[in-house]
Amino acid sequence: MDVVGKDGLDSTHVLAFRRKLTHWYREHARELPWRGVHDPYKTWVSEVMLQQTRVAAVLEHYDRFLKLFPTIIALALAPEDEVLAAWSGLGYYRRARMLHKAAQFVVKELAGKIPGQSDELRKLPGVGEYTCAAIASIAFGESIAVVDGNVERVLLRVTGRAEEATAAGKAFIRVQAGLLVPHKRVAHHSNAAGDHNQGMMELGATVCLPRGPLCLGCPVYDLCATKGEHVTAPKGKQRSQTVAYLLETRKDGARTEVLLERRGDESSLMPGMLELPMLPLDAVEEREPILRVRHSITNTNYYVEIYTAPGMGDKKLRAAIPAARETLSWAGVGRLKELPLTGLARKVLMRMDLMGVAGPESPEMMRDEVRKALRE
DNA sequence: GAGACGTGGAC
DNA sequence: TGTCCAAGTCT
Repeated sequence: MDVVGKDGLDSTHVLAFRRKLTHWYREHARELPWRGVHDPYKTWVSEVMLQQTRVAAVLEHYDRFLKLFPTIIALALAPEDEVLAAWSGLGYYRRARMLHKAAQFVVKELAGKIPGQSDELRKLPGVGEYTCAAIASIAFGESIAVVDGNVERVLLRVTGRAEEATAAGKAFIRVQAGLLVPHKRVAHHSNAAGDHNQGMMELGATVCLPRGPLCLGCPVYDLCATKGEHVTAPKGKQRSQTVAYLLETRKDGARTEVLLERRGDESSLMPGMLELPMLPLDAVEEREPILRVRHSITNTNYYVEIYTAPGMGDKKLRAAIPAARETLSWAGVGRLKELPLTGLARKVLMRMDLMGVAGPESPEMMRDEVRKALRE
């Protein structure tokens, strides 16, 4: 078999590629909780969570999210803050808001029935070109190709085409992916298109790695034009910044509370979510933080310092956080995990062992807890 | 079409 | 206290 040329896959390549990939996927697919599931709602949740997010991070949220919101109706009926609380730590919180909105739309306007076709799915908020194809193929067996970062990398390497961020470059990849996806269901209990798409992504995620691809384990090595790394475009520069936050606790009888601050609704970054009160750097000069953590946001590495509440007579730190600021509120540590905390706040509170307290026993109790917390 | 939008793990 | 980046979408 000849390797694939610059013009892309021919019909011989297509048949061989499909066969090899499908066989490999059957043998090597990771066991993940959203695989082998026949509920379009669950497929949808998993696909949204997986957008630009590592499998390991999704594994920490997927089961709990579905326990809290087992059906699209449960999700549609939940208050937004509960949805955000369940999403806390996953990042890109707009995804959670859009998923919530879309669930409400499906329940209200479509009688709770998730559309079974990619072009209808595409109209839902938060469902773009990739996600509509993923849900349609995986949950409904539609013959439509997904193109995500994995698929693009695999196809660039297989064809030897140089990476270009142009409409023509994107179109080439889309065409190649479309040639490869199987045309229709072969049998009742199989899903050729869905399995093929997942196989393409699995190959990119576990074998055709961005750096140091494991070519010796690749099922389509024979066809591959490059058999190795393709040239990747240089990325933007990273920046670093130091920031400081206050960790202040108080006792209210047997209950421990921590001071939190709510971000403004107009904030572009994580609006309405809860974090620790920020301290100006000049207020903490020459002090020693009780904790240092790194927290990266897109292109910035934040070197975060956490300071405890000031002692008696310490005017400077105290003055840095006006007690009257109306965005401030005290939260009992027992219900922290039910609040829409930013990932950083969550990380710090976990690190300081303030979130290890046992939570509510059941989803119902948890919802009651959240409602109570949000009323205050 | 470029920029905004989170996070944590790997090296 | 450096850099990259993961199953994208929206504006």
